[in-house]
Amino acid sequence: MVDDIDEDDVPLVFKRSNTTSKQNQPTLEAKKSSSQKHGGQTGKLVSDVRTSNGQSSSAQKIKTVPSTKASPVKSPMSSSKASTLPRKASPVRSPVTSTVKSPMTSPKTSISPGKASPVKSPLTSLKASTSSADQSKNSSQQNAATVVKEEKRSTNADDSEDSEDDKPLSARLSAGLTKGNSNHANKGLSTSIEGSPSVIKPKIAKYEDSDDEKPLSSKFQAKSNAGPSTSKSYESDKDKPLASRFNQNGSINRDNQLKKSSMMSSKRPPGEAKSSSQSLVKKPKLSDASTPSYSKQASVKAETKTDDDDHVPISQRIKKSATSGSKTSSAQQKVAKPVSSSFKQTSKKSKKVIKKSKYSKSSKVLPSSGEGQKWTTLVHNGVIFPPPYKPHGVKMLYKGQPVVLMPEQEEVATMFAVMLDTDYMSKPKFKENFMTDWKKILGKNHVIQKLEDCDFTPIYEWHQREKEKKKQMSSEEKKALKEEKLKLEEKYMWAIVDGVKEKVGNFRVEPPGLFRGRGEHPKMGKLKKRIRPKDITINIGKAAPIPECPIPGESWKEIRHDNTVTWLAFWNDPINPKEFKYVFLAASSALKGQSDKEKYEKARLLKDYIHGIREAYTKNFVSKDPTKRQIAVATYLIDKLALRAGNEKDDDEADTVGCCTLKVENVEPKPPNVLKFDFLGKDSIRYHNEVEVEIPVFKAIQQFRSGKKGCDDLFDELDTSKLNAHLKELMPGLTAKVFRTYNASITLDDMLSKETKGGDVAEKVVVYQHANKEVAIICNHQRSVSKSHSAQMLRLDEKIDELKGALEELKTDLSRAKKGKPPLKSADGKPKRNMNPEALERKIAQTTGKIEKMERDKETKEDLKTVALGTSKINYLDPRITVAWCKRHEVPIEKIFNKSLLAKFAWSMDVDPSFRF
DNA sequence: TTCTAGACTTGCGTTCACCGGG
DNA sequence: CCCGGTGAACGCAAGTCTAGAA
Repeated sequence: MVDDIDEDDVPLVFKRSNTTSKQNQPTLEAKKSSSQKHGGQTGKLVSDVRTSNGQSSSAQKIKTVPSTKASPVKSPMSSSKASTLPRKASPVRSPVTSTVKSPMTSPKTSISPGKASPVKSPLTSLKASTSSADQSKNSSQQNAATVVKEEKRSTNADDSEDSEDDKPLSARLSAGLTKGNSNHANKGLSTSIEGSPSVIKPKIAKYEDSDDEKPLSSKFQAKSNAGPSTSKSYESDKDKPLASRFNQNGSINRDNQLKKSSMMSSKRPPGEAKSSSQSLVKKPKLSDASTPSYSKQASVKAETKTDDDDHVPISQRIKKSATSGSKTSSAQQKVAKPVSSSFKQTSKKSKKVIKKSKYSKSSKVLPSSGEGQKWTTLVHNGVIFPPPYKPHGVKMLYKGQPVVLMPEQEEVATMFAVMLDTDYMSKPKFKENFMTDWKKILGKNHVIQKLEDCDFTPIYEWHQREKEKKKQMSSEEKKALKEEKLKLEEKYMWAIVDGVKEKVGNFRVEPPGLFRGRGEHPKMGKLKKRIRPKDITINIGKAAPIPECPIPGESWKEIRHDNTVTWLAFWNDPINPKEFKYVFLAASSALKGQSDKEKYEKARLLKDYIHGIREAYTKNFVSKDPTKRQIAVATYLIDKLALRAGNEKDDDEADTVGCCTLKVENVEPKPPNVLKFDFLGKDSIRYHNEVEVEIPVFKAIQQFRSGKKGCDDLFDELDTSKLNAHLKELMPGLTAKVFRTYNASITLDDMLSKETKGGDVAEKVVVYQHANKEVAIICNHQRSVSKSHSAQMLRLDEKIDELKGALEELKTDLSRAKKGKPPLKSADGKPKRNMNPEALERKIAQTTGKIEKMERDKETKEDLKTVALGTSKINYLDPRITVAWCKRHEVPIEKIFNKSLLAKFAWSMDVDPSFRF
């Protein structure tokens, strides 16, 4: 399809200034400057909100509570990178936001032994690319060069970068426009944007050609002059998503109400797309791979069916399967294999096919194919229920006196007691809701009337003892328990969809408990009642046997045979009966994989339209039609800052917002052209960022705010359905969330291509993690700081100081040794062994290296303490970008994807090494 | 056109399992 | 052999978006 314009497409990366950019940027000033030219138009981020750590000031701390998580950050990257960029980088970055600061560090991770073994190399080889080594080297080198440049730009530049980035779209667009022409035309959508109808398409076409293909930045440059804003230096920016550029300041913090604080900066992305023609075309895989992914999977599964294996390490899986018995083996293997083989595939495939055994249906067409029809035959065993409540008989106290409770009453009291050490205890709403529901069970005349007079500690302590007991069990006992559980659940773990055995996602019915809403949820603490068979609707193939109800004497609510949906069962949410809880297939299933692939294809399609879309909304910033103006500005924010759409919410939900539901008080204009965003988004995660925007956007926001109160809607003419209806006119199937996927993936693709230089696998992994982090920042994916984070940092400091002390001592010894004197006694007065100067020098070098590594690790840890890398990897980054990059650079895919991801992305494993998003 | 039921994706926190170091 | 630290797996809350009814 498209031609390849790859280059173009590339990227724009948006970097958000801070983070990433920082890192890279170290040097970049030069570039910046260029970029800066643009000037202001774009939005750069102004401030950096994030503090270095990421926490933003305000927000920062708030969260404490929740976090319990043990391990805070992992440190992904590190060393290598560092190496590359001199450490300096770090310093630089740090300033701004923490996040950004240091790139990653810890090499170790990357290398990790574990999985690697099996597959690793294969990939590379497969790629065929050519001789690997050499090629890679070359490429790497090349990259390096490029990289360097970039870095420079970015570096500090955050701002500058940002600016460019900021400029982003608009700028780009404009530029593009100016250029005009591109050919592209691609698709022709018909769209007209609001006012300007058809415009888009045409434009698009044009851009694409030239511009699109190239990264924005490049485009810009070329054009640069063109638009006002635009011109700015896109270069750097372009690449990065707008967001990134913006971020600079941004710190995002989650505040969750109070607690969390995190700060990351925000970022936003702008990105552009590149088009790649190929992509469309995509070639199938190298080797045999040709088989469509799905088909593969299917086949695979059938044969091997490794499903289980998924869990198991790749290498092991195979064995296991063998060992394990029947079904598992068969089913499981499949999944796993793809992975392991990394790219080999061929062989596998063949094998798989062969086996298939009972289920195979390789042929099956993918689900989506049929209109609306998701499957033809569906067999499964229903769901499993949690065990009934076992009364413990421990008495809580009321006004100091033990109280006897009926089992149902005790059950609810225990739910509360178990949460005594959580933050929820400091939330009045939680206690109030709990008490209201508990009282219903206690009855009106129960002695227990007020929560304040209750003392749940006896139950809490009993629970702690039980936990401790469990922990103390011997490993054999634990293993036995586990096996017993597995035996019980096995039959529920699998479904057979069109003849293929697939894993079921969540076959366990949720146990009763107290609702743990995030943020200031009005329903927190309410009793989530026990779900019974009569609450559950089962969906299954007509020919399949109806699952037996696991609870004797009870029966399912309803049996359906609807093949236009993918759920196997559902029940109404006890907290909000209007909503449902579904049982779906696992992420590794073909059904999910297919829809995942479609999601990324749609995002890639946006690449071909993005120029025109940006151009159109830029034009509409000054539209006379207020609705059009709001749509234009909202689209700009979604594109540049990666904001979510923002559906309307009910009063009985936490008060969070997205783009369409932003309130006047959430966006503060700071002349001349900076917008300060501060609001709680999904999961009550704070989005706090200051961004430079184009003047028309700034003016439009000021106008939208005028005459309104702080709590009024900023976009009073808009809602998500209007916005999406408009987006659909621009590109088939386009919705607000596609921009997030697009910007995330294009950023990864761009950063990987620019920053992958030579180096060993560990260094390349660091590059990947760096890119991953950038995306996480753009999408504002945060995590709370682990409770033990500060203690861990202190411990690291101590170790570093200790090493430094040892280093000094070694140096003293060395100078004495050179003079032929014996070493001084150690601090504790003991004499030390007499070492020769060479040995001492070796030891000094060793210690120095250790210190440097620890410092890098520490920096990375601090840097990532509030950034969650997993969410973007699972949901926003097209796995084909990663797989192709691994093949091109001979990085074992297992270094990047864990077992779950390998299974989930089985459909992408045979991508051509030349694939670009 | 608006509202709402319905279906599915996204996302953070917790728990689990494992691993290397003392 | 215990233990802290960690990544993976799990759990479930909270979004997005569509389609059809009102």
